[in-house]
Amino acid sequence: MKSAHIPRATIQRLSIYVQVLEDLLQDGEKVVSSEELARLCQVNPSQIRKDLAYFGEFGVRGVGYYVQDLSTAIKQSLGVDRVWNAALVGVGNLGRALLRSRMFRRRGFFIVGAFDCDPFKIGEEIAGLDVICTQHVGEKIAELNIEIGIVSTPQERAQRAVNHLVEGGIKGIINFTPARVQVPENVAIENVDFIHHFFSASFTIYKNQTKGLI
Amino acid sequence: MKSAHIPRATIQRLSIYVQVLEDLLQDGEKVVSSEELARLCQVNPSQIRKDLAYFGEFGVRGVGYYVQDLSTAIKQSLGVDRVWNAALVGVGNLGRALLRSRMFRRRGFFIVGAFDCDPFKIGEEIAGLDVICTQHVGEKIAELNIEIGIVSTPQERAQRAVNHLVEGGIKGIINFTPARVQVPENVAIENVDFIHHFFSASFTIYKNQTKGLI
DNA sequence: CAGTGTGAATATCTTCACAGCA
DNA sequence: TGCTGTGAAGATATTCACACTG
Repeated sequence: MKSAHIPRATIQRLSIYVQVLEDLLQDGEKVVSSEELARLCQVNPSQIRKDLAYFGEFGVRGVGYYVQDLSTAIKQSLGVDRVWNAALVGVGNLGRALLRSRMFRRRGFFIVGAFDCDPFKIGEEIAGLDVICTQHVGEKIAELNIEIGIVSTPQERAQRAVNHLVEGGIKGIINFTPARVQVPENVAIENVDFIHHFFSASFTIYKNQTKGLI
Repeated sequence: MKSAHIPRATIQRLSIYVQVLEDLLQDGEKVVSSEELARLCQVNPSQIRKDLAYFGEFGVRGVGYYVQDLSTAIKQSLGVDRVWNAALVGVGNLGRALLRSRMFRRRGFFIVGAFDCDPFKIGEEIAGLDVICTQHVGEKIAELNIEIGIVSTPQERAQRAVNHLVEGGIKGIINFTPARVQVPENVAIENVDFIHHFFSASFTIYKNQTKGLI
């Protein structure tokens, strides 16, 4: 197969595969079949084989996949086999948690700048970073080679934060705000939305309960 | 149309519609067309009409949708027109941020219990809640009428937290951990995964860059 | 011969296009 | 007349089934 257009659902699953493969690696597993990996990721085995086929042939027939090799191959395919520098704008509750999280660093995303427009927060140190005025985010993007912006401001300030990042030449934005922001076509935008998971769960529970009653 | 099986993508979009409708309401808008709402939500107008058709007929032909009525109708359809009590297990960086966030409460999800197994955290007060030993989560689920569990422990403790919640009779779980946990069929599980958004953004940027080079 | 890689079949989701109603 | 609601068409995504290979 190789390339063509890759479904966003595939990317989402590849992220799960990487996660599970790294767990397997830690447990000392050398080889895994699509069936075993599928069970661990809670997807269909052909789904995995199809997802991988977009990028190449990584398995060995009759054997399975070498865990280390597959993990590396997926990361290369996604372009996450390197470090990406990121700036975080909006040092609120969530912003602080993201700054302190080790998860991003472990996956190659280094938050190298923290920005906020609140004078009381500017100068504060969090996770080894001094909070800087959001006005200066543009300069810092160039200076620190930042490619990804993380927006965790209050909803009403999201678009302004995005504008600052875009003017500074950012390449991608992860928006943790419920606002639907506007970006130019050449900037990748990802909207993180936890609330819908709560809605989905509520709906499922609600549905199951009413189903029993009819 | 009315009912049948509802795609999970529809639920996800309905959550966006609610968000945008509430913003419109705050701006004093009374009526909105599917075209206008679509623009604000960055989706196709027929998509909106189709999504709504799963649940009923909420619009007025030749006019559009009454903002307040539509918002209420969607929330009723999803079962989020009421309060859901939730327990949070795992008071780390992210857990604290979630406890302090006003977003959940605003959407009807009240976190009424905070749990952790770390003796240094037990007894600490966060956002008006005393941190309780995770062993006791089961009793509290019954006592406080908790239906939803939020898991924000370290990855390796996620399954144990889930087990405690399930034993206590929880109905749904929002898992903020990268672990793929096992739950019985009658428990709704939602896996929140921010990392894949970072992967998607990286992939998009990487792809755009290499496209230019070939 | 076990398990991948993939074309074909199926299932699902999205968009179009227009009938029908306020 | 304007915009919804929806069947039909089109586009995508998932699963099956098996040829193929280490």
